[in-house]
Amino acid sequence: MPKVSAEYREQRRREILDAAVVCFARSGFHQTSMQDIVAESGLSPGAIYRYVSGKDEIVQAIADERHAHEAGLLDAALATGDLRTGLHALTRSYFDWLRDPEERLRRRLEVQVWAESLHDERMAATITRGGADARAAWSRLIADEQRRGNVVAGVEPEAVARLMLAVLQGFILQQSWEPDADIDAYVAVVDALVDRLFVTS
Amino acid sequence: MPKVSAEYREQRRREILDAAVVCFARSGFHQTSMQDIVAESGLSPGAIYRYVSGKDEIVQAIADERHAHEAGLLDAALATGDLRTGLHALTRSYFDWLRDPEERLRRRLEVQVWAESLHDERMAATITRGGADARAAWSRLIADEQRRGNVVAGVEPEAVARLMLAVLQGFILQQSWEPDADIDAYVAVVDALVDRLFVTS
Amino acid sequence: MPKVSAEYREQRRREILDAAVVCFARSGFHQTSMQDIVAESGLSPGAIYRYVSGKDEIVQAIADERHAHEAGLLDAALATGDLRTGLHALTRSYFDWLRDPEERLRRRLEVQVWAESLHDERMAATITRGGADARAAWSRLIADEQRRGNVVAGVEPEAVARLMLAVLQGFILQQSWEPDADIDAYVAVVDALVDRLFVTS
Amino acid sequence: MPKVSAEYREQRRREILDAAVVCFARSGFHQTSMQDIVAESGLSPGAIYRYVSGKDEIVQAIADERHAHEAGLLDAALATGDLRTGLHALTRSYFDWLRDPEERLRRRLEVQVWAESLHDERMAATITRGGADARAAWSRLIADEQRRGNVVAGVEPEAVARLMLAVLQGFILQQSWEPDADIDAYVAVVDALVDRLFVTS
DNA sequence: CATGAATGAGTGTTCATTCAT
DNA sequence: GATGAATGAACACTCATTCAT
Repeated sequence: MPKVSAEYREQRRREILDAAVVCFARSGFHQTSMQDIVAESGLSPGAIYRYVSGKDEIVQAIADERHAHEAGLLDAALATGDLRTGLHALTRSYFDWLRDPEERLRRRLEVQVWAESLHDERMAATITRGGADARAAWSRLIADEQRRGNVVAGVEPEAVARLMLAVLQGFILQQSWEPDADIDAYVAVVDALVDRLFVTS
Repeated sequence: MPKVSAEYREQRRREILDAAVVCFARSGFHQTSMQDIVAESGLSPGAIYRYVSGKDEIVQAIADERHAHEAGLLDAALATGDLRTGLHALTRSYFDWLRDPEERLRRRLEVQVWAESLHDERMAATITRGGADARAAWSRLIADEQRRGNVVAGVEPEAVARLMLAVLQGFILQQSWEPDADIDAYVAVVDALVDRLFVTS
Repeated sequence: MPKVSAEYREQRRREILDAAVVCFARSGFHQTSMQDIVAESGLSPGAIYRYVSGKDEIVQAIADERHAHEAGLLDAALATGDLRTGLHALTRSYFDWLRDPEERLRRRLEVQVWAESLHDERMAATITRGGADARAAWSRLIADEQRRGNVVAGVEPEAVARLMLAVLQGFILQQSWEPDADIDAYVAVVDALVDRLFVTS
Repeated sequence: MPKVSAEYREQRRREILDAAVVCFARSGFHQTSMQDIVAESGLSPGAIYRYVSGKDEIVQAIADERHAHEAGLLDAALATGDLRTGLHALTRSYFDWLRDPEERLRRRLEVQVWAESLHDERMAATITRGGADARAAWSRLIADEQRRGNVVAGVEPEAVARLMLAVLQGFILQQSWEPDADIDAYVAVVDALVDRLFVTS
């Protein structure tokens, strides 16, 4: 029988994660000290450790959120049913997110999570498992359309899925370096790519 | 009048940087302590500081090398003259590098340099300046071919250049997560992309 | 909104400075490591840095205290009004201090502060400014009495002030070498000096 | 049978000590690294350790030289025979030294040696023994004259000797803080002091 | 004899975490 | 539950000294 309600606990945890996002976006995971998060959150060190087991858990939680967000976009687009609609849904949702100024801080964490996952087993596991799942689902769709002649033949469906992901990942990276990168122009090229490579007629 | 030759100094510095690459690839810039580099290099702490001013210089030097390598691939490909040849040269050199097992450790650092550059001004400056230069050069080539009708019309040349970079960057990321990712399959798709998007007939 | 009161903070800082005084008196500023101060104070390294910004601040704070103490003696004596009373007040307060066994450790720091000030700009500034002020005030008093014929003529008042300071400084030095130096005998000579040189009749 | 002549060894040692004096005067014993002395001397680290057993020996040697110099002045003055002549000889030789610009660097070391001797047993021993000897010799002379009524009565001869030393030591200190302190004015006061206190008529 | 590259114990300082209040 | 003072292992780096060449 916890003394505080689950909602209260969750809200406190959110405050802490939000404060951490601000700090991490500003200075990176490792250059951010717990004191920084303490200062940003307005809580005390002791209070933070009531809702979170340590710095590592904060990083993991944020990484999980980033991963879940990305997986969500992929899954939602996939759920639309066919490849053509799905790809359009995917690009639309992805670039809407990249346009949202409120998400700017969170976006700055994406690349950091990538880097961190290279030497964090738990993070790597989440990402590779999630990535493999998504790719498998997309690959099936692509293979189907390929059989119907609607996708360029002679290429591995999985590689096509990789390419599609790369197109999105690469732009996230470029945007984190150059926040003013022209999204609309990029979307136009991606559309052209989809038209010509994926959905031949 | 140093007792050791410039080559000797350079070799020692290389040993240190190589040891650092091993450590950084294993645990990341910040989780790697100087003691780790000391252990990996087989030198003593004092010896290291004869050839390097501190941990930061090591990180910067490695970042510079990563950047120079990438810029080198882009420039060399560009130097071939026309877009079609250039793109083929680029993909060939890029994926040859990605296939080289001796470069595996160095590749793992690429993503970390990306992340680091988000809160390291010096690194950010190097990367954005270099990136802008490369994109401008490729954009000119693309615009030329576009005028001749050899590249899909109605898209910004700069965005096309961004797409091409994204295709490479995204795969570096994916390969760092999944070292066994099928390079040949990916190259086939990239070739198809180039054929259909860049070089229309 | 600190949990501890300002007095508590001040008291902790005092503990640290007192521990440092013990260490510095024993081994000097530079031979004393922070670990020594940690051991002497009974605090942990981290705790010390909550109250003090670093070793340098400790040294400076102690130097400032030494300077303030000395300046205090000079000023208080001066405040008595006329030269004769002032000089008696000065010697009394000075040698009372030199007799106080509880101040023995602090006294041992005096000479070290002198030495340190020779290559520490901030310390040098404090000392030379303070010294110049004190000498100027005493010189005025001496010059007045000289005009009234109560001080030996034909000598610079400032030089007389220097001599008086030297008499005190020299004994501090000698006492720090030989803690059992006979203070009473020295006071008697200083009194004779004052009688004959300063206050002729 | 040493391979190099004793003179050669001595000359090398001198070079080292001279270089050390420059460094020590500039930054103090402890802020001076062996590398500083290496740089200043133009010798190699290895060479230095051929002529000197380490940093400590350099400090000791310089302290010994400072002590010997001071003792020399006191003894030479004493050797003139009677108190009056001796005191004149002492002040003359002391302040001639303090006026010598070539000795400026060495003078800056005096106060540092004082400070160092407070936690260096060997140095303390040399100084206190030397000081006691000198004071004893001067005290005898003072006591003789006192008996003849030529020195103010009712004061300990040893305290008078202390006062005389203090007058010199205090000025060395003041001059090290303020190199432009007026020596002539000070000498005039010291002469007046000697006339009135020591050698009454 | 001279060199200077190498050593490694030791430095001042930080910071994730704990726990008495 | 909340606080923030305290902890102490770990960090990047220095420097007196040595010894292979």
